[in-house]
Amino acid sequence: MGTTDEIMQRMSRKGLRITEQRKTMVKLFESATGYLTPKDVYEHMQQVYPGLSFDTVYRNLRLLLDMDVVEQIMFEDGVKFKLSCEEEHHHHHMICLNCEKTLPIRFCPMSETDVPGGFRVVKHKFEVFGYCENCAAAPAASASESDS
Amino acid sequence: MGTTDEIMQRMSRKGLRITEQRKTMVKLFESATGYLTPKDVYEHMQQVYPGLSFDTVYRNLRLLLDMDVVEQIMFEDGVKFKLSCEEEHHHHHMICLNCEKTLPIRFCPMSETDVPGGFRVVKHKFEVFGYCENCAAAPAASASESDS
DNA sequence: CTCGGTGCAAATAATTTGCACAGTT
DNA sequence: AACTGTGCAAATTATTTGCACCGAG
Repeated sequence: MGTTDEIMQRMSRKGLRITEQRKTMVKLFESATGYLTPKDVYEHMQQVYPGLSFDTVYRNLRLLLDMDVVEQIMFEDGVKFKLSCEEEHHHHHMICLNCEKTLPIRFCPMSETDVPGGFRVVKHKFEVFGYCENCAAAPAASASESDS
Repeated sequence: MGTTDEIMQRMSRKGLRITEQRKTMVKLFESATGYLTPKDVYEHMQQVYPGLSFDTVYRNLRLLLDMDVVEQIMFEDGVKFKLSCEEEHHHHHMICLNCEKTLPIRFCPMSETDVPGGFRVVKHKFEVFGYCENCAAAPAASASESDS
């Protein structure tokens, strides 16, 4: 049984309808290696449903976001979505600038970070960008993110 | 001599004109503690130049960005700008979710991070969000960023 | 049959561009 | 005077919303 069905069940339990489009969209995210822009989703989906409209994509992306099926990340060139991490444990990511595949980083730098007295930490972000094994050779369409 | 003049000199050397608006904009960034949205800039500037248009703000933001006077960061709620860091050394930031003031973090987690064999690291991002000493008490208009 | 989902078109919001005029050098 | 900067209005792009119809339960 695929996780897709499990997600569809959850939708059903929430009183939401199970439509072919939603199922296809979830499957798309499950098969995607990296991040998808709303446009990517629209284009992939359109191959299956020619009459598909952009708003449905947006609506369903938001739905999946609210259900924590996918997560949204802001890149320099806009929002992107990917399947939420399965890993329950706190972790960080290594992201391929070419295929956008993400690899988990177990190490969390917060423990090593010296926080000044008055500062109350709420959350943090640690992301490593580069090229994964497969893409290291030919970095074709590279994305961009500023270093800090 | 303020850094503003130095920046204006650089503009001049590039064949760009020194205008009151630009000078004011640079000064605005120098006096700002945290990040400014294009809208913030527009509003502050408009107090001085009532006839100011939004496009000029955008144009000059881009100009300052190209000159590395300011840097642009993507937050969940949109782009924001702040004066570029003076610190020559590589460092990271602690960002106040209320006033958006940034404190430098000298520690860089990359040295401690275990990078898998094939992955070629290009850049990384490490940011800590929370409330600074001054804002820790009354977190009024809190911003948002997702943890990862 | 009932209520949620979808397409369509229109509404917003954020940002960019063309053009004529004003300001800097 | 020569050329850049600015305001204005219009063009883009990304995303949201209202509405009537279609489809899932």
